[in-house]
Amino acid sequence: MTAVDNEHRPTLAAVASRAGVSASTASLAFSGTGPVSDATRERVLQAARELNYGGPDPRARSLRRGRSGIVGVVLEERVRDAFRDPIKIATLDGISEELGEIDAGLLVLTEVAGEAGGDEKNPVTLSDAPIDGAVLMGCSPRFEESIATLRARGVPVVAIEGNPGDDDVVMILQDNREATRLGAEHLKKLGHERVAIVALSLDRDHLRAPVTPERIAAGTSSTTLERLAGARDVFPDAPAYTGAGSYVEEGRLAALELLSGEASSRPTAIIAQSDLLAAGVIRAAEELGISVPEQLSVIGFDGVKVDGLWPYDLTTLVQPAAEKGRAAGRAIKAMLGGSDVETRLFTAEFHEGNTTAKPSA
Amino acid sequence: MTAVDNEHRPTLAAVASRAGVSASTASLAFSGTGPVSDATRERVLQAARELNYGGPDPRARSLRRGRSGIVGVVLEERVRDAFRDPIKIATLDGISEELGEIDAGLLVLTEVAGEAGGDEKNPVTLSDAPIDGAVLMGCSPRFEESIATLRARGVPVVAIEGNPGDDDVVMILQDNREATRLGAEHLKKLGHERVAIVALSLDRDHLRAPVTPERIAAGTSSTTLERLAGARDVFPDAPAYTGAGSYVEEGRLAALELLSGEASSRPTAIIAQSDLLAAGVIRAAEELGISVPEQLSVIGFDGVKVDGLWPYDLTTLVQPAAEKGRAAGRAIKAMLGGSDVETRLFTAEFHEGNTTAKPSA
DNA sequence: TTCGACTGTCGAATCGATTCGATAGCCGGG
DNA sequence: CCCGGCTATCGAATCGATTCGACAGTCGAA
Repeated sequence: MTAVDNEHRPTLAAVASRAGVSASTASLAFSGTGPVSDATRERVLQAARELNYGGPDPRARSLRRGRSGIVGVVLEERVRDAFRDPIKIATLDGISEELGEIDAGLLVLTEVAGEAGGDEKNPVTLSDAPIDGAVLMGCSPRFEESIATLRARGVPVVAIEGNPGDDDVVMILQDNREATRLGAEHLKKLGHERVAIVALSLDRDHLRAPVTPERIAAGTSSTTLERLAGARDVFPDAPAYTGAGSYVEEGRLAALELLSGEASSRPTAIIAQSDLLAAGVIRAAEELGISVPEQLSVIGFDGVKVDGLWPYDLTTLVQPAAEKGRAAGRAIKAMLGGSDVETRLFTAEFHEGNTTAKPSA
Repeated sequence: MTAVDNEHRPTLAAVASRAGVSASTASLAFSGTGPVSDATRERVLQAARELNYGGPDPRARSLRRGRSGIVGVVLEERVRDAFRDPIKIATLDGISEELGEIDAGLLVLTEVAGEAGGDEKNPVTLSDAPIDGAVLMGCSPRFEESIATLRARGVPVVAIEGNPGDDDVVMILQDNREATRLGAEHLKKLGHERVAIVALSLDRDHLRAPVTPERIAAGTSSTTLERLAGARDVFPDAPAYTGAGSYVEEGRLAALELLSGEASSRPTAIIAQSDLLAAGVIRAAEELGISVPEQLSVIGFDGVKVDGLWPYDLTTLVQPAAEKGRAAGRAIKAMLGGSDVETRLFTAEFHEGNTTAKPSA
């Protein structure tokens, strides 16, 4: 197809002059604000049609209005990886739903994009994008600088699952530790003693490896650390193994490691830090001929219904992901409206499915 | 946290005057273009720091430059649904990768968002967003009008998997029919005769139901129709059943219907229109005690590796999703650069895994 | 008939930066 | 010593719309 001719495209002024009115009147005719006679409006629209005018330029409009109608969503990973996580998607959906009400668009920014920095002709990075607000999903320490810039520019910032402590930013938090502890206590009450943990990544390295005190000390993912702490609040000596991401396959691989021993020393329950990991644990058990929940109890985290897990109904901690997204969206809206907003802590709810039971005697 | 004060935020002019230089010089100091003495630049940056100036306003910049550095991606469904499709995500990743090189941001627009139209204070819709280009993912007939507006405004438009025929738009197409036919022929060569089809949705109604000639006539999803036609090129009488979306669970439900008959009349092979559906078919077979591929061959479409499908290696038609996304991104870039771009047809590659075999005698 | 209230339209300022062409100062070579 | 060439800086125009205040003209009421 032919490239478009960007040179002489009609402007509002051109339309106005063709319609025989002033630019101000033409503007009113388009925006619908203010009093314009029907006859005039029609004449303006007619002129616009004749000139093939596509409506007011959003760039000019946003400059004048001081609002672009766009909210940035910042991901830590590249699109492909971020969107494999159903929790992120649900959260994003919540944000989108809430912001859709004010017809705001979502600008997806990846933390890495800014670094690529090739030609740098049209830099749209966190600190340099026409956004009215920003939502950081799983904010990493590296954001500090960008956050400062955004605040200097007056852009409201909300962080989901960030490291608490950033005082300048509204946070949407999850009771990861308490919730996991709740799940662990359920297992304890059932009588489990040998419990293992399949954990999410501790940092950006995405290692498949046993968790050691050193790795914990060096860990940067607060979500992982908090859930780990919650499980060990109840089972202090529970061995843990990290997967290279929140995927079914990773859960399977980790579980194969953890379940490799003799039946007598093997864990009778596994706490997985996400539902996808838990699904993988179940697959591994099936594969090893270990029945769930009779010989192995499995508990997850998230409460996303894992596609294709039937007939299992995973025991898990249901986190209100969409609601968290909506809360983030509402927070942005409120701050745009000039209100103050406070950090919120969300609570996960325990769901008992059919993947946990008493350990076999 | 306290809402931000949008009233008196410093501007470039303020910084300039504090640094004792003109606005033009200050601009040069920030953009790095043009000759500025080190001393001056430092003075400007210092003044900016003192005033807590967060850099040039992107809105003003984009007006002046005529570019916003943002490309819109239009989805037909709401975020949650669109992002459950691994193909869409891979494509999006490709777009993002390619556009990341010019540091362009991705603005996610949903077709439905515009309709909500509540307060309409900050409308950011397809036809009214500060975008330099637009990618339509699975464009529906309803886009027609918006496309016209975009073209009038000079915004390059690329459609992925759209209905061919839109002459005004660069298309990224897939050889759905030919590819499916290839897969079907593979089955035929193996000796299969009783073949059934698990199809994607025919239209926006997302019905779980057998495919009838009437439904085909009323169908609007060209992808589904093309793949269906491809399968029936080889097996004209193959019964088909649509799932309510491209999900494992839907594939499972559809397959349960199709496999419910006597072993002697039951299909010996199933052609699924997506890998997720195929995964569901396999689950259904497992559940019914039908072994794959010995008693049932299964073939998919997409070539995404379905998480948790192990140990199966699905026979499928691998579509170059990420590459298609990159092509879309490159097309946008080229059109922004003023070049002409042509519609491209992508070819899926047949991958023989371990889910197809000769029918048992 | 006259005075306000109201309506429709217009001019001009404004949003905040970028950029082109002009200018002033500076240096070294002829 | 003078002038061409270069560098750093500045003024002013520009991007394209929105919006406020002003201004005619119309109508109804007193």
